[in-house]
Amino acid sequence: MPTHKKTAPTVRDVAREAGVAVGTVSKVINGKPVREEYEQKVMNAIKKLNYHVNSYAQGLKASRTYTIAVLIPSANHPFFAKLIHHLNIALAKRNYRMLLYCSDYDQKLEQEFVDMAAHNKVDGIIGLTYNPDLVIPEHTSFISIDRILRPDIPCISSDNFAGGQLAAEKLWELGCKKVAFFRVGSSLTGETNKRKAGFENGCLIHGLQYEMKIMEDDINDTGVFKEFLKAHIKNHKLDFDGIFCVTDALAVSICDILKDLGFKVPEDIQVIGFDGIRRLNDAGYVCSTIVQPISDIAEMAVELLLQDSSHIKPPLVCLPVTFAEGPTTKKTS
Amino acid sequence: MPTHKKTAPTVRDVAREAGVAVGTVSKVINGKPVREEYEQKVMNAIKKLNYHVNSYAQGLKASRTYTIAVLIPSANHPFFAKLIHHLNIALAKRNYRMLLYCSDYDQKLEQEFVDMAAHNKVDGIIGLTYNPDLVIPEHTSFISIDRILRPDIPCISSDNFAGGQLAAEKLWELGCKKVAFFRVGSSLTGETNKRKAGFENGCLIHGLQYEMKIMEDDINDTGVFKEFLKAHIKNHKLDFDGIFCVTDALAVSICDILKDLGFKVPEDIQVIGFDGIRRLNDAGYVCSTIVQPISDIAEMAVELLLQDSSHIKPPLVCLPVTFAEGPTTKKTS
DNA sequence: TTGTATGCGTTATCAT
DNA sequence: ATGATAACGCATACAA
Repeated sequence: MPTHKKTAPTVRDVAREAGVAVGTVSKVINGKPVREEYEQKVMNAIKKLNYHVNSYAQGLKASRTYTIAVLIPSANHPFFAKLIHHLNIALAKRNYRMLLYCSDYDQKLEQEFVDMAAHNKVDGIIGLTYNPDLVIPEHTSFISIDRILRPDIPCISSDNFAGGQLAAEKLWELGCKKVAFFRVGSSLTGETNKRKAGFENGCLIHGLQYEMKIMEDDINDTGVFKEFLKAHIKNHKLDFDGIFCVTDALAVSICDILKDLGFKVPEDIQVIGFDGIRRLNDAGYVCSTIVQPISDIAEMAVELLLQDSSHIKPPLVCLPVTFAEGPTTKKTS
Repeated sequence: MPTHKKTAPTVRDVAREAGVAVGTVSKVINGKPVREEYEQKVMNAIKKLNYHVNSYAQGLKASRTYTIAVLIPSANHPFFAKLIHHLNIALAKRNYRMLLYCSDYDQKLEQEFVDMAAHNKVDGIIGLTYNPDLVIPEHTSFISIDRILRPDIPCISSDNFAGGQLAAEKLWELGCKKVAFFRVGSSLTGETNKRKAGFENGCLIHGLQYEMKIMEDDINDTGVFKEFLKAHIKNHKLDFDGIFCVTDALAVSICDILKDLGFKVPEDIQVIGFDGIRRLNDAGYVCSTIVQPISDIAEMAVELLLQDSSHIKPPLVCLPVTFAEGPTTKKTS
């Protein structure tokens, strides 16, 4: 008379089936040395019973949970979406699961999520946050993306300085004589400042004239850029022939404004953005841009988070960026 | 002499601190009735010790894990990204966590993820998959998005038929006389067929002439549409004045082709897509489009998944779509 | 209603 | 090397 087991098989079931002790089964599961002969028996029993380790029991007993939390402002933004995607791939490759938390830019929620994740015994947290006051609980592995939170928390980012410099260099190569840098607030993060600094440096190197225009955080209207541009029109001609925008999103907005004002991009004025956002389905770039190596960033973040804690953690890792020609600069082919 | 506790506080610590029994603490945590006075004492102790329930112990003992798995082909696509975002919000609102699995369109991986999730005792799975052979383990709550997998698995989708019909109606309202429907394969899913059927129906209702062009699955080159369009040019004029594309991605590609061929959108020919994809940062729509109510879909999926299992589960829920004017149809204001 | 004791599935410790 | 057993932290049945 077969007994109907309603519950999933456990290590004990496997041990009984294989004719060994539970300890042996546990060892096989965790890849610890066991005599070949026993290992085979256990493997067979596992397959026969379709056994799967209960991750909750495992998480309760052991310290590893094979789960990492990803904290991000939003999934509904091309850059974040791509980052989530590559983090997921990088984690899955290593048999880790991903717990996702979208804070929707709510700093209170962000803090709650970090606390929750820390108390949920995740093996680590990868976070991209605008919150400078974020408290990271002790003994919690944390990797920050794109933002330097604290000296002791590794940050992975694009080489923003090099990116800014590259933008200046490209505009120069493309024949620009006088350029401008446009930025929207986010003065919280030093990283975008590096884009500006790199750009300035690049302009100086090539003897390129430049101006800066920064929209403050508290304002949220690209109208200020329109006014700025208007103020630089002389005899129906713009005083610039090139603009570097701190993000692709801004670059696209600026292009709209330029079109409104009757200027042609890239004929009258060339625009370079930053991020490497593509149109639908990984089609072309929305604008000429400095491309962030998102998949490399994801790989590096995961690698650094999961590596043996005896390794020293670098405070800041800058990954190389590249220029990609889009519809907002002249063809160079 | 204070003893240094290195481990996190447990229910026992809370009980001791509050001067009650562990059972009482457990009840307070799970919102079960406890005398007001005791509840306060427990709450205070929890706050004082900064206690957080260990979700692994909880998941081991109880059947609920407050975790649901989301299975999606990719996070790196505007529609999926937005869906992930709204699912995350909907789940967080109910204090559920989200385990994300991106399959990268790999059917073998998809199956692995479903099995893994099922064995990880998640409370349910929300999946968007192109795999018709996906095996859903018994006793696993599963909600499918956009694809009808099996009669017993609830599917949440946009009202694709109504969407197709709406597209036809709009083109008619916009003055089109002869229109076309363009689709790319994915014959696997019946849902896009509904868009086609709805469109045909709409054309019939308004006496609008139409043609169909479908790119088969095995081909992956929009060149076939270009050839089709070329074949319909007479005296430098296109035989159509309106096109309905099965997705926004296709619509954008078609617009590029039309531009290549020297036609102006929307002056010469108007194009409507499907999905409601916006440009960066929730700016304008990439094309005139039938908008899928993504946040409603997410809400409904979560609601249905988490609701008491005594409720009957509807096999198919169709949510209303809307038309949004974008840059590829004439202004109607 | 409150308190106590037991077990969930796993891992680790200890004798064998 | 292998096998028995004690925790991990929580929920719950049962006794008071």
